Amino acid sequence: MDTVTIKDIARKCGVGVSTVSRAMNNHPDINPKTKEMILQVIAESGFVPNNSARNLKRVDARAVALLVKGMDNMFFTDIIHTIEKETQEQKYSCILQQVEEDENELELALELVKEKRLRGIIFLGGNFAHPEELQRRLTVPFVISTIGQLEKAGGYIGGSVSVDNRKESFKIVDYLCSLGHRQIAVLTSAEDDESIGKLRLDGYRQALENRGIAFDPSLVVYMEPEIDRYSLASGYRMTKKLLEAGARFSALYATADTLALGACRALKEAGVEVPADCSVAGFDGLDAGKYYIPSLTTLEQPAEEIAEATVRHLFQLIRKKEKPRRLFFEGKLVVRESTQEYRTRGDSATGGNHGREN
Amino acid sequence: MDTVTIKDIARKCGVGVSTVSRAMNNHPDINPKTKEMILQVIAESGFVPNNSARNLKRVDARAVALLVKGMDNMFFTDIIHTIEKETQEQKYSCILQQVEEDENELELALELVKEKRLRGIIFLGGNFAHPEELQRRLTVPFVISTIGQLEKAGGYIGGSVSVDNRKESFKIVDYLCSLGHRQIAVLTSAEDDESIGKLRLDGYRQALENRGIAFDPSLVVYMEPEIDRYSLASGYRMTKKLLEAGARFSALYATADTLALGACRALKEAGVEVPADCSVAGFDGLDAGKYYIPSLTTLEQPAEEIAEATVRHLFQLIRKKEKPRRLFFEGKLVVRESTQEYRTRGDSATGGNHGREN
DNA sequence: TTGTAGGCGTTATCAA
DNA sequence: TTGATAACGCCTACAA
Repeated sequence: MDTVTIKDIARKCGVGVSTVSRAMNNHPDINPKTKEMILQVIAESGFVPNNSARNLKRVDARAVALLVKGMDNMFFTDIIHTIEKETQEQKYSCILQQVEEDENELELALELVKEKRLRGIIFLGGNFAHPEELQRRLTVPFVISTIGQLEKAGGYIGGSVSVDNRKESFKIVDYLCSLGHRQIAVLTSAEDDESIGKLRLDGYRQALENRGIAFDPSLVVYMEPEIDRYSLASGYRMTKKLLEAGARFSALYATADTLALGACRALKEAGVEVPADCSVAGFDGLDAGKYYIPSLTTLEQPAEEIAEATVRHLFQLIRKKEKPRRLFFEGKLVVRESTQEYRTRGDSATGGNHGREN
Repeated sequence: MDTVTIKDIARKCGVGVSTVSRAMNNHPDINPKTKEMILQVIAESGFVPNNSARNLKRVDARAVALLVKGMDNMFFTDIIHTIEKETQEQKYSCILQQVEEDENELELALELVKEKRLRGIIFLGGNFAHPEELQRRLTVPFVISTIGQLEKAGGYIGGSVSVDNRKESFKIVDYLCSLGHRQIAVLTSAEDDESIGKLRLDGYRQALENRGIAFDPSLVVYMEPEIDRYSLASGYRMTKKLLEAGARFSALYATADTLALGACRALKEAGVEVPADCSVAGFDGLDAGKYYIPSLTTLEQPAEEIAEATVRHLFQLIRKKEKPRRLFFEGKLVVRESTQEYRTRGDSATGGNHGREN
């Protein structure tokens, strides 16, 4: 009585199990009347077919999975929605799976492909640092979204779609420089990050160098592993740390909008006005930055385009229409209220001071 | 060559399948040497056991599922993390499942229970308006987190953990009244919402009534179905609408912090200073509100407590230590920068406008 | 300690 | 149009 199966239904209907199966799966060769009758009984008895059993038999699932590491990253929400939508449009179902921070997304993908007979995978978040040999075990095509090129590992066997993080990072830091800022603090990911965080920091360094500004390690705040994430709280904490260390800077570049928003609060509490005393710029182009006060200057990633291209590319791969490629999209510098031209100290309208005397 | 199974491994190792199974599942009765050898071969060949087949046999999974409707709701992120953590602590695994807005969470739960042999379910988000009869089909215990009591439907068969939304809503609106505000606009969920949105709006009405203030329908903005969500963008849009309709109010109550944050931006763009010209209060106690400028006065839900209690209650039910109950937690009025005493127009102390125009 | 065989709940193949 | 029956890949008695 606990687990009602297809057999129970068959018995109750006085038909064979295959007929019940046909009724459930909209098979053509079944008498409409029998079908109706069976469906009726199913509805009444509350029978729910067992998906494990189904998957076991099924060969073709017309499904792909979207594996997301760091689902709470606000930057992903739009991307996830778009990917789901685009996948539906291809008449495929999209299985969304959260990947824990310490979980191996590749292993999970391997399991999932077998379990659900998937035809493709999209990876979002994390840095996907897996040896090529292991990547090859994935028997279905995959695309990595918004992660950006990897340095250390051999790269991906699958496709990838993202902005050129180094270049875009260069762009926004160069913009800050163009405003006259020369002491630009930066909030970045953990020091051992080899992926996005590193690329964006590289872009920062290159931009400084390009302008003939020396790199000052004391202006760099790295996330602390196990403590910080791309969150407002971390941006706040990291900026506090910077301030407490007595760093002096006229602009702050946060490698993510979330960090930038947290930074603004920390600055305000230290009596530093944004942008009068300190310009703040982020990266990503989150909605939140648009509505924040002051609204945030940022490097906007074309999230929707990236998501669409990700799905498009994946289906090209599934249909064997092309080989895995690396697609790059242009980001867009969006200047809003949080940045302004550099002014020397007494020059500032409100005359606030930041960075205490050492 | 495509799908390698346990049989292939057995053959390759020259042993029976049960021996391979034993090796994989840490069974005691197996020769350590054989085990090691088998594991070696498995690693080399990249064999991944099929979970569908496993689940099919499995009886006891020591797993529960967390079904979340509206995963991008920022209020849920902490709750999700806590629930996952607490579940692990019970030595259970927690399967996180996204539920689409138009998807039926109960049906999904029914499927999942069969598919994965779950022992319990936690529902987060949505309004869970399912007839009692269908709820009874769920053969495992379930708890509804943060949703609050339902009016229309018979209620839940499972447990529930939340704040008393009506009461807490009353609390914060009463606070606004206590500051002298009498024209309090409100941003709330869709007009036909029968769950949280309605309860919070009820609280608003009761608070006004209690203070002898007439309810003014022109000060209420409902979300538009299919367009609005609990997002900054919606808060912005709804407030714009209010402003364009020429509504007059000295305070604005948003039934969610996200809406409140978007509202602040809309007010600013209309030249209305917060809190000088208009006080703004939210609901939830999001981190974002804390870091926002001005920081947001809100009714903070004890998210962590609620999450912990949810898990605790679920396991009480699983272990049959108690019957499903409705647990309520007290919210906390957190007064921050976005609210201040009512002043008539020319009265404002700060009067001037700092920051730039628009 | 190991191997064989049966079954988990479906779907697909084949006769009928 | 239907109904047996053989897989699907794994686990687990039970026998060896």
